[in-house]
Amino acid sequence: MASSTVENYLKHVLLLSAGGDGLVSMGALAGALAVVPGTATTMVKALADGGLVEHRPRHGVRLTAAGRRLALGVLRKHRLVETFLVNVLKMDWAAVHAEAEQLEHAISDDVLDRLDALLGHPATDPHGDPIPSRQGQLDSQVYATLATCVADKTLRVVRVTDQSAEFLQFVDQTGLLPGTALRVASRNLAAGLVTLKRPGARPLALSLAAAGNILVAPAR
Amino acid sequence: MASSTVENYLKHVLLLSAGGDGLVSMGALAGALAVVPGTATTMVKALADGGLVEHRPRHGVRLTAAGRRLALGVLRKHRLVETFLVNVLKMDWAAVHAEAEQLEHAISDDVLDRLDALLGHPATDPHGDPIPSRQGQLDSQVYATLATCVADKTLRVVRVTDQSAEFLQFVDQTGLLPGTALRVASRNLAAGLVTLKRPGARPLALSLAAAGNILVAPAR
DNA sequence: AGATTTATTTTGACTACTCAAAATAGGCCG
DNA sequence: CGGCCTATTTTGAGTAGTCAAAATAAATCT
Ligand SMILES: [Mn+2]
Ligand SMILES: [Mn+2]
Ligand SMILES: [Mn+2]
Ligand SMILES: [Mn+2]
Repeated sequence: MASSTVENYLKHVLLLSAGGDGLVSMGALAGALAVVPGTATTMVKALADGGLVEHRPRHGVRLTAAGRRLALGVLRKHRLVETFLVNVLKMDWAAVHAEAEQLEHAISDDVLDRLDALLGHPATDPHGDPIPSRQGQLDSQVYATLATCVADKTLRVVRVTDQSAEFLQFVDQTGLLPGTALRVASRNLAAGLVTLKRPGARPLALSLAAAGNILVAPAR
Repeated sequence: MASSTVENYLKHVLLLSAGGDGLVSMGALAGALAVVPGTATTMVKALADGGLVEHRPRHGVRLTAAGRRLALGVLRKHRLVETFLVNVLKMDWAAVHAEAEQLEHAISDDVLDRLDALLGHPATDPHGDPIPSRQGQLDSQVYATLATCVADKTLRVVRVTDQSAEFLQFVDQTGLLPGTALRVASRNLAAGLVTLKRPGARPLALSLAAAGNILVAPAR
């Protein structure tokens, strides 16, 4: 049985290798796990011994097939737990990430399957993050962000990347939850500002940095 | 934050001090936690340093007020989680103990309160074990067992002590779940046998040892 | 190319928890 | 009381995970 520590390392390697060339730097990994770089190095060597990652010294880490399978399992637990906490227990969507961080290591596969059924086999969690399938398929569709999308076309929010409670609170307050329809009214690169229009709501201004954390797709 | 290990030690001291003079022997504690006695001694000394137990060397351990408060919190989580798993996720009541053993350490107080509300503030878990209140009140009512109760009076099962999957499976199969009405038809001390009658069901024989794990009260 | 900056790895040390096996203290029995 | 049996404690050692700080390699900049 993999320890919580091992599960967290693998999950973060998976998350960090999403963009980029698939090789995760030690610095990034250590940062994500809130440990000093030396600790990450030591741990990664142990994981490599266990056949869960491939370590290219001085360059980075990458998951092996076994490591990826495990990481996807943890991610599935994390996101299904978040969905349960929001949909069934009605928790604040900004609080569930911290909860799921613990619960993802304590839930059995049996309980997971039952939660999945109870929730109606959701495809995404409350933040729009895709939930890996039972077989380990992860939707990797690339979306535009409010910082990069076309202007003046009607779009809908599909996902909010940035797990921080403050940002999620802000998104909730201003009503930019996944599913919301909107369009980019204007974008000022120099000022780093994006202005949004939503039907029946007042215009909203957003920094480019913030806008980059909100993924959108053409309104269906 | 108390580690899972600490929480398990405290919970088992609480459980083991239920009967007896309140002083739990190292042997009993070590056995319950599946560690060697020396490990329990070491750990208990650490807990005593932390003010969670009182250690009378060579005699036993007892919870302090702080330790008891913590232990009751863990027990509450354990039993509410079991209730959730059975009532909401429809899991087999023989399987939930092992699940709850992990989840009791991963659930926050906020999630716990919401589960409690979702379940309608139950007083007992699926096995009839009393759930400590939010304020730390634990019902300590003493019940008769099928091995000790009066014969030929109608009773109802209130609780099944013995967490083992095999025994719980047996109880489930033979329909002796908490709530069931029955009476002791005969009891043969020499043979160590108890015979039960239930309305509309065939008589059932049980060893005295097994009967001792089924608690009953007068039918209301 | 040589020097400097920066990321990574190594080393030594620490905490929490555990076991095996030897030492010891209590309780009990004659 | 004195000896024996048994539970408990002590001692020495090991695993998993972590940090601080020194050593090293890679990348970048004259
Ligand atoms: Mn986690
Ligand atoms: Mn999420
Ligand atoms: Mn436990
Ligand atoms: Mn129970």
